[in-house]
Amino acid sequence: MPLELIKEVSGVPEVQRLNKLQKLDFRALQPGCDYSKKYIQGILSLISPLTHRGNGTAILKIALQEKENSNSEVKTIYVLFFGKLAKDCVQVFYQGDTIALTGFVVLSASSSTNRDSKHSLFLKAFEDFKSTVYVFLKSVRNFKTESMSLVPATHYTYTPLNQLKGGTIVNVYGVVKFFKPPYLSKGTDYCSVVTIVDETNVKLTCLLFSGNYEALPIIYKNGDIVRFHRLKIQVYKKETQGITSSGFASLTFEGTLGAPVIPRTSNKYFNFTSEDHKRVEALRVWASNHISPSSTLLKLCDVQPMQYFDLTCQLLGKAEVDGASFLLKVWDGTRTPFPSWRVLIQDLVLEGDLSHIQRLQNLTVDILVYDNHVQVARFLKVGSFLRIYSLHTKLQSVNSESQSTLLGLEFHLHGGTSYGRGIRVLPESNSDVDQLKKVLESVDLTANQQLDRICLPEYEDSFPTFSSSGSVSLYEVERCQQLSATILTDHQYLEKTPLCAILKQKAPQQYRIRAKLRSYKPRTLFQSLKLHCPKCHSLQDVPHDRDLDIILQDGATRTPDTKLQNTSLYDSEIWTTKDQGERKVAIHFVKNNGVLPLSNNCLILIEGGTLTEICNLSNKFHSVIPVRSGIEGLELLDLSAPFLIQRKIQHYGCKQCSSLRPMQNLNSLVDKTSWIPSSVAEVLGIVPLQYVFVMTFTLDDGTGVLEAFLMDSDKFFQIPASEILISDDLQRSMDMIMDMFCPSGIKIDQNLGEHKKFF
DNA sequence: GATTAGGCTTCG
Repeated sequence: MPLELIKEVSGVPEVQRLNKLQKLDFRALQPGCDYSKKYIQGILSLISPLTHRGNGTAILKIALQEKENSNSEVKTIYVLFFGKLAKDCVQVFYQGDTIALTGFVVLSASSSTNRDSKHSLFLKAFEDFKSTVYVFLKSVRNFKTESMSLVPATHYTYTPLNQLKGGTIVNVYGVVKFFKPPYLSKGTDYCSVVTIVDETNVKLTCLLFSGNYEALPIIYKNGDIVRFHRLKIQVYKKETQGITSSGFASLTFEGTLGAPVIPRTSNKYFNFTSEDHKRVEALRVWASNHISPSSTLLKLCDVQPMQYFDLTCQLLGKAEVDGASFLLKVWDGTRTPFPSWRVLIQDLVLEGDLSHIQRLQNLTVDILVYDNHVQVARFLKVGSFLRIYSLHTKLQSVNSESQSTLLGLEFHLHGGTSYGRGIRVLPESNSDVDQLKKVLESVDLTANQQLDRICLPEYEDSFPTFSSSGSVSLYEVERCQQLSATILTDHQYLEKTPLCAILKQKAPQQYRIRAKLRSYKPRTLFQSLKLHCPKCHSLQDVPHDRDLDIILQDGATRTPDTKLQNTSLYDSEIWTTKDQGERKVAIHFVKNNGVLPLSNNCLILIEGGTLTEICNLSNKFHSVIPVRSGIEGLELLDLSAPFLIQRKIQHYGCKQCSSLRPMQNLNSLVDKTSWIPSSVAEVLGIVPLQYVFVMTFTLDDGTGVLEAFLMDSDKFFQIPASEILISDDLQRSMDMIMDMFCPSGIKIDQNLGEHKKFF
């Protein structure tokens, strides 16, 4: 066999034949010797493109480097492969591969004048010479075969997702767009729902069943690439779907560009050729240009007070709470922006190293998992690495007996499997686990304890206190008015300065203070939210919906110009409203390379729509730009109106700093499916405004009173200013945060007649 | 051999 792919376990080749041969150092090679029972081994450092001789014989030239620990003077040799062997090798060789070679001929100990190749050797290999090449597959934990011949036993064909027909059994490749990790169905099997997409931009939802958990695809995150064999295609409710059929098998690959192509499967035998390798790489390239990277994977330090996200963590402790809920104590080495709630349990039932958990203090969080996830949680091993999908956070304010409030961040994995809710154990070989381990090892516990002493002494004193009731509740942690309630993670190097000292000194200076928040202004959220220009630093109010509707109507009084419809950039449609004076609304669907993308990737330009219509359309389409018919072409409205609306978020531009360019410039965006606001703004000549919270805090530390002007562009206690208008939950969280800083019931400087709460 | 689920957040 001229070319073999072989498994490498801890660097030991697993091929009998190779073990029988004698391994040679590069320096031992010389012309004229018989190398049929000897082999050399090295790392592929260079692969030249395949060339052909005059008579048509293919030639492949590679450079091979000896492992660094070798004492050999000759570090690099060159190998020339001829004929079929050259063609086969070029299919499987990848730079960095380790290969072994036997049955070759040493051409010359080159005495070239070239200094670099003074000691270089050329070897010649071709099939007729009984040359054999062994390619060591990198990191092949998942390969169960002893060795694989390049000659495929079966040739598989793969059907593009836009060519599927009901009633057929097919093989497919795809990028995972959505998945539910395997869970026990109500029948006899495990179930996993996986939605994939390929270059045809067609999606396919697959229902995968197996009595064997391991037999279902080993998907860790969206963007992974899967290969399904023997998938049955059927039609359900007019939608094409895939379902496991007899003999179903799958391979899963990491979707990251450049990552090693290692198939994940529990199958002992499977077919994997260089064609598969290329297919995976092609899908990776396509996905990197057409699918926005999954953003649901978060670190604990980045979680918002109200959201769903995926968490990669290590399990530190677990406890049965009751039949319907189960407690998991986990960490990921980072600190949440708010202290985690603490679930009360009887101390006897906690499995895990309690003293270790205590040492980690606020680096651990408590997660309650419910219903169907309880049975999974019961079998989890303390110390294992987990990914918890669609974990829900909720900020809760708790009134303790002394009427003071505190905030706790709750973590829930609700019952059911919608949105892929579930838990999956990650193997140690997972690259995300690898990264996590490094973070966990580098956590400085001494610093952590100091931080807790400074900021949260109440946690240290009361942790852990378990009630004997066994019911779920929060630690009754009292917010002591004399102690800081927030976590300071930055500026630790600054000494604390009393306000009276600051008042005597000249600005600008940096200080660290500790003071009570006596009051804050403005008193309503809408007044505190502003639009800020990063260029001219102007601040302006966010237009009210009422005014915006008028601006939109005024901006598009002209009737849509039919001459400006259906261009190379977009397809157009005119809608006429009923009972509204036959108002005409023109919608222009922007194409991607001449093809209309799916609605969730599609940008539409709208002429004459109302705010409500635009908001409704922004739910269905990726982005909406309000426009009007101009003389040269479609143009943006006055910048009093948003220049882009995405998921109900209105993006504004600065009137002073922008100089508008024609809509046709959208053509210069290469990828017309991702519509990043800053990129859209750039091509349209707009300087985008950012949403900011602007507030004045009146601070008092007993030595003086200081007015502090706060402007936060991105995240005020993890709450993004740009999203607060579209989320009732975030507004509630903001309410709680402000109420904790400055409890409304006991405000000292409460204005007379001011009964409104903050929001 | 059929069933499971058929993505589309809980309400603790």
